[in-house]
Parts: sequence; structure tokens; C-alpha cells
Amino acid sequence: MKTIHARNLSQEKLEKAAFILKTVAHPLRLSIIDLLASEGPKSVNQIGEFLGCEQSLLSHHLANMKIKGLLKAEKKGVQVFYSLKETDLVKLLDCMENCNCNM
Amino acid sequence: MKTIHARNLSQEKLEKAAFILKTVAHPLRLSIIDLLASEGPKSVNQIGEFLGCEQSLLSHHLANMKIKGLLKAEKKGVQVFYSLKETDLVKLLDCMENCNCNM
DNA sequence: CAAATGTATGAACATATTATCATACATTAG
DNA sequence: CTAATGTATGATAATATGTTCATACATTTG
Repeated sequence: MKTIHARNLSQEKLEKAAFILKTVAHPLRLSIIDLLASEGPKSVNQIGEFLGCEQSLLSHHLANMKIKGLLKAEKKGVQVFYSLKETDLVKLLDCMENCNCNM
Repeated sequence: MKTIHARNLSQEKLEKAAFILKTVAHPLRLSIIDLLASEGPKSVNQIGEFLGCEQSLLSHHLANMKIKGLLKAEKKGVQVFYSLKETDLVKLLDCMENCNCNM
């Protein structure tokens, strides 16, 4: 793919934005963000119970979002509490929530 | 994957949001949206010149975004002018632009 | 130490996404 | 009608993503 010259957004901004959007563009991940945003840090099990999601799948998603810088993790004993690293993510959720895209 | 019970966002909202985010989560697509948002309807060739992108690749992306309800197309002679169908997309761009996510 | 609990990880698989190429189609110009 | 231009499409290939399963690892409890 050739270089992109966007009028308003720089190439770097575009790629960063796409990277974040890609990481977030999944129902389960959105619900995780939604949960952590409104409830604060939660352990893997707690998140799993809230969202009705299996441990392994959840762990994979959490690890991925952590690697990509969206979440942070804090270990307390045998449990790991995840929370939002980038609180700006809430803005994205708000944006989507108020979006009347009729598709 | 089991059902998701998000605290704030309904399952339907979550899937709709993820669908839109997925469609948009690509540098080229973001730049297309950015261009159409600031310049209005543009033909495939015009977009290609602006963004330095090949015809076929661009056509595929445009068709995809059209199918998914983000863009609309109007044929004028041999040319096809694309424009934003969902102007709310601009909000998303603004949101990403103002996001200080340090990743 | 052994067992129980909470979490992570790797393999395997299915599916989706992105890009490229060749070619088809539609419209206008000559 | 033929050629030129603009756009769309299908096939293919490469890569990425999402899910499941089995199992490993770490920590606490008894």
C-alpha cells in the first residue's frame, strides 16, 4: 500500500487511530471497556461473571488489550485486576453511544 | 461466544458499535472519511489522487463501506461520486483526533 | 507438601481482512 | 462502431483475528 496523504489527519495519527479502533472493534472488548469504565478495576473472574464469558477467551482478550496499551493489570495474590489505562477510551464509548448511525 | 450483559450498553448497541468500528478501523478508510468529510463528494479517481491509492484497492474499500452503510454513491456519467452517508462518522474522527492515547 | 483456586499460554482451527492482478463492465467521444 | 476512460468485480494469496481446548503456572490454604 502506498503512502497516504490525508488532508486533515497525519499519516501517523491515522495509523494510531486505526490501531486503537481495531483493538476495540469487538462486542466483548467494548463491553469490557464499558464495565471497567463504570465499575473500576475488576478481576478476570469478576469480569467473566459480569459478561458471561469463559475464562480463557477473556484472558486472551485482556492480554491483547493490555499489550496494546488499553488496559493495565495489577496482581493481588492469585487474582489479577484489570482496569482502563487509557481513560480516553470512555470518550469513544460515549461517541458510539450517541451515534445515530442507522445501519 | 455466549451472550454478553453489558452494564451500560445493550448487546445490540455493542454489536452495532463494533460493526461500525470494524468497518472504519483502517488507515486508508479513515483517510477516505476524513477527505469526504472535509471536501464533500469525490469521484473514485479524485480520492485516489488525493490519497495516493490504487484504483482497484480503493474501489474495494469504497464498495465495502457503501455496503455497510457508511458511504453513498452517485453516478454521474462514467464517474461515481462517493460521500458520507453517516455524518456522525465525523464525530468519531474528532474523537480520535482529540484522543491523547499514548500507546 | 498437596490440593484448590485464579489466571495465562500455546496449539490448532475456522474465519475474516487486506492487497494485488487481471479482466469485465459502463459510458462517453470520435 | 471503436477507442478511451472510469469504475467494479472475481480469484487468489497472505496475513490477521477470534475461539476452543488442554494444560501450565502462580498463589494461597490446609
